[in-house]
Amino acid sequence: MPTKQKYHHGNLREELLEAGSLLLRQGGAQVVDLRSVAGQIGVSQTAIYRHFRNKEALIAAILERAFITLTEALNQALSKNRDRDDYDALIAAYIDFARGNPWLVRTMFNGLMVDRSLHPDLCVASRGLLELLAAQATRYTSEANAHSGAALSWSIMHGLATLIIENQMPSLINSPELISQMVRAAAASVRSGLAALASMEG
Amino acid sequence: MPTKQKYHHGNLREELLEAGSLLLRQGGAQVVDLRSVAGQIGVSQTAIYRHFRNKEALIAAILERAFITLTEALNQALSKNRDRDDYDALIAAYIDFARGNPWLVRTMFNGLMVDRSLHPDLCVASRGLLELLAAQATRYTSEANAHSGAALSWSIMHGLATLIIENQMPSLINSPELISQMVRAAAASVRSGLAALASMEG
DNA sequence: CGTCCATGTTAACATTGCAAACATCCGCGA
DNA sequence: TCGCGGATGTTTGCAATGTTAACATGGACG
Repeated sequence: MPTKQKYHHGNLREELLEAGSLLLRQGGAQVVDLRSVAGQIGVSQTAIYRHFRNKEALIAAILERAFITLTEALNQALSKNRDRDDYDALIAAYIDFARGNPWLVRTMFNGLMVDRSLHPDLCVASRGLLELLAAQATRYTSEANAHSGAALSWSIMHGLATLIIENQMPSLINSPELISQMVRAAAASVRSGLAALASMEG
Repeated sequence: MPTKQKYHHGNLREELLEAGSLLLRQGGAQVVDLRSVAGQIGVSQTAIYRHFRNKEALIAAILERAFITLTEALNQALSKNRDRDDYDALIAAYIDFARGNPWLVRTMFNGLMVDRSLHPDLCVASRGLLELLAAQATRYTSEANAHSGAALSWSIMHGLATLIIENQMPSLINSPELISQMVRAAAASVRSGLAALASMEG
């Protein structure tokens, strides 16, 4: 007999997150079928409700981790590329993440599946991302413009990533050179946007 | 007797689009209940399937029109503000549209509900938007960089609009002054991004 | 005037999120 | 050691909703 089928699983929440994340990354929230998630672990469908209030809460928990992972990736991109231009490294890392996890990114940044106001932990995680960007922005603009600067830099890198994963730039797809060119232009764009912010009385 | 209840409606497709759009704008694709849409017009649920292959096709048709409307709005913003900075006008108009139709914008730009590759008309409409931006970009960079320039400018304005409608910038919300300041910074950002593109051998 | 087909209806099915009632078992105190 | 309580998991079933199949209607056109 392979594994002793304990009635009490012992690690269910974790495995639910793992299985759910797998499905989410394959096809978005619609593909996260609670019966599939549970079945894949060998547990009954409704066991999920002992660990998550509902499907939305499960998705939210998965997204929370995704935000943390992304934030970490960006942090590493910064520390591993001390010589490289910082925004260049940030944007490239962001795009890498998006291309590797398009469904994750799609789900993270639209209020469709998850009402963030109902999931404080998710808010904290997503704010962590913006705080990283704010901290970075203060290197190029004033403390007072940290939020605006973070918004601006996120806008640019997220917009670029979105266009790429949604295939909206036919000419760019699968051309690493063109992409890295776009990344450099975006980085320049970010920095001058920050400069513009700094030059305003604000 | 009010209206003669004709068996053949005569204008159903149009009214389905209208009713669907209303629901979509209220709460996104999940709120677009086919029974509601049909019921609101006084027609049976499955009548929809005589005009649209499935729900996704209905949504896609609604989004197609939304893309056209948005593109038109941007065009008008350009022509009505000849004196004003052009990217400033574009970005402001884009943000206005997004704030007025948050659910529309959310649904337009994520591949969650609609697989664009299955809806050529939608692709055409969305490409129209990027072409407008490309045409605008060529005023500041070379023809060769039109696509990249369009991508960059769209990234910036869409990112900004997204942050605003998703309430991700607490400090900015409901402060027209701060928003217009961000818009100006974004416009500056766009233009220097385009300049950066132009300065690359591309 | 009759036939065809686009358009609309009725009935029913499959999926899926979710809740209620029940089952099991681990931990803890007497 | 015994037993009990609560946390964890199961069974059953419902309600919402997208979709299909089979049928009905009536306008256009010969």
